[in-house]
Amino acid sequence: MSRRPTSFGKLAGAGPPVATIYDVAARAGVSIKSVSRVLNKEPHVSEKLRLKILDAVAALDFHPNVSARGLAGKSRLVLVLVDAELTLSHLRSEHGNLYFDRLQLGAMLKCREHGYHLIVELVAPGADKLGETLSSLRPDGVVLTPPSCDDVTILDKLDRAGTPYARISPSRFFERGLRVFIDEAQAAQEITASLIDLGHRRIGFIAGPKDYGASQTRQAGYLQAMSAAGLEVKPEWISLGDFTFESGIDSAAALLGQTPRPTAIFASNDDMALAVVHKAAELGIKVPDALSVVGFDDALSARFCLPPLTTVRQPISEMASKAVELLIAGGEAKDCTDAAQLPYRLVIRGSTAMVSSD
Amino acid sequence: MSRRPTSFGKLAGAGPPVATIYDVAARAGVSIKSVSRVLNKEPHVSEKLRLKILDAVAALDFHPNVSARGLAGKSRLVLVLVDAELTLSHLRSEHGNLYFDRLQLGAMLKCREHGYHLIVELVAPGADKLGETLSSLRPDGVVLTPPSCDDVTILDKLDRAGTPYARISPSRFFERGLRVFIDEAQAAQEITASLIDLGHRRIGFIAGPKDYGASQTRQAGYLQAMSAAGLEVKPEWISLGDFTFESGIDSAAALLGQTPRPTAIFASNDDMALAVVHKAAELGIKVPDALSVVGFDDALSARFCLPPLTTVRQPISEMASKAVELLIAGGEAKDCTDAAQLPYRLVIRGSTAMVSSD
DNA sequence: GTGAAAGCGCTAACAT
DNA sequence: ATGTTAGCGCTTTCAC
Repeated sequence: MSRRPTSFGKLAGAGPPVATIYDVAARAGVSIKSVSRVLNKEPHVSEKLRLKILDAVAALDFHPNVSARGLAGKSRLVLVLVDAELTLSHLRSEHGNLYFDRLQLGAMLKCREHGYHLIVELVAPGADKLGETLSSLRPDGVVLTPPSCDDVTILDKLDRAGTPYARISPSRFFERGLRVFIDEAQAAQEITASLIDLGHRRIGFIAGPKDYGASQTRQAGYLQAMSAAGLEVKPEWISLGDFTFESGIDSAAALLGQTPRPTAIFASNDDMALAVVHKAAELGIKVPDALSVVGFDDALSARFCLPPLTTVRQPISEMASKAVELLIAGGEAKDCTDAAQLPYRLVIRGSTAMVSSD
Repeated sequence: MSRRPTSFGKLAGAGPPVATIYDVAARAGVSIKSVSRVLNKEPHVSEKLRLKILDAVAALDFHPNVSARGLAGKSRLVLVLVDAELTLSHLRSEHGNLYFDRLQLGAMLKCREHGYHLIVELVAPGADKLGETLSSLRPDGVVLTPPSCDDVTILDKLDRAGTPYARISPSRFFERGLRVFIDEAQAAQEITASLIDLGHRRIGFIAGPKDYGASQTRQAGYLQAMSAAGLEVKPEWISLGDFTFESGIDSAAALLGQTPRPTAIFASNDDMALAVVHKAAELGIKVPDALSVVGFDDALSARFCLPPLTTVRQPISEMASKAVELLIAGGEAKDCTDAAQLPYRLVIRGSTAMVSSD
């Protein structure tokens, strides 16, 4: 039985009474350890005790204090790290950030489901303040997105801190940590094939920056689809972008300036695909009549584009949810799967059409 | 001098050594209380000690543990509560949520500046799980946005928990808690006046839902501008919407079906204004040639609209930042200002023009 | 100006 | 199956 003083019934600071585990134990006439056992669903509690304790918990509206739990064991905190530069530039561009919204909501809902809480923070490439964040917050797990999920400096710091992490859409070139992804190569191949099915033969490709694992994978998918169809790919059909709208404009200019020019362009993300549509309009090339355009991601730009973009939809919310799930499960059992592949979906919209017969 | 065992130098759980306040004290040859004093910038520490301690802190890369601090005193956590229904529907609509992104980033950056951490959670109108969240997380402050910031159930729960809160764009009808806002009435008046300056006389208005404080305030601004210009407002010029695109379509239909019809429409948010533009297109009414349209908020819909919407820009990031600032300051000094008004800005885009001369 | 000791509310290791 | 006792890493009295 508790002999410890309790704050219940008197004011704690500015706030009113808040029940603690001692109050629950006292009310149920048991020890705090039994209460703790029930709270954590540990075995070795008689059903009778369990019910008495649950009663007391409900009666006192008791909820375990996250800080206390964190100090003693698990923090019940999951940290999502997003790239600072990327996020800030998205915000400045005023184009919204569906990826971020979906990611966060997916992660948040899964956290809530398990009594965890989500903290979102920015990381710069050097991961300057990461060590501080980790050692002061001690999250039970960290969710990483591109490009941070492939940043060795960041992964090293996490390993050193002993903090489990889940990487969303990681590069295929190293298998560290938990990983959640779609089959980007197959998706890229499939969307390229859909262009080929529409009769296109000269299909241009705009690649992403080297430091994104996705860049190489998507390009590989494109190449494979072309070769599977027995189509040659001229070197000048591939232009290097960096996933920004601006780089898309440049690449589009390079691609559309050729003679004969491509009848279709696969930009490896939607922002660049949007740029292709803009550039085409500027050059008087009708989309999709004279040029089919496809992107990747199903970002906002795909929907607001005129015509709306045919693209590949990544289930970001679900991926984030899965990442959190893996992290939470990982804390409870070490034998959990360390990689999960989720399904993507081709979204056919107005930016693609049969090749014109000219 | 510390006699307490320390984890420094040995593995703590899965993780490597992490310095604690005891390690710092030991290294500096002082008591943990002195370290604590320096960390919290308390007075009564000699400069000599201070420097020695700061040295040790740097050498050990020490960062105070948030959970421990939370247990003993302040949690260093700020909670942002966003309306569940609103947020989920935004996500489902796949139109992005600039408001949410801006809000969160503004709050997050201010938190980081002060060594605080931000947690974002959803609240349903009944505020079901709010009590649980508050008592388990014990945040030092809560940021509230519309419509939650005017939800008495929520405010009551917060008051009962003794948790300080800052309301962003609160209703003017009750002055509870800290408040951050723009002068919505004046903004509404000004944007209405800008329409009048363009020669418009028959100006329709689409109101927002009753449970938003902003609705009434914006309507008041509209009415005041009209009356200040000596213009009569016919009852049928005011249509009630609910801030959704769909309701905007209905209101637009009602307004544009009149004879003579309005030459300009002020929709009290951008989503409804976007709907007006869509409806006008459907009816063959050219914007801005035959109809000027203005919105409010400068949301994504304002930018992606064709033509882009003239609207009022709320500095959401700054408002969130200010809200966090007030909350953090409130913890340190009770005499802080409890309300802050920030500047708005009229954004003139392509959806407004001189009234046509017919 | 400085420090020793007592919690904060939990979980974990060890009895019983 | 249940309880006792230490901490976890800080802040806060209250001594000196």
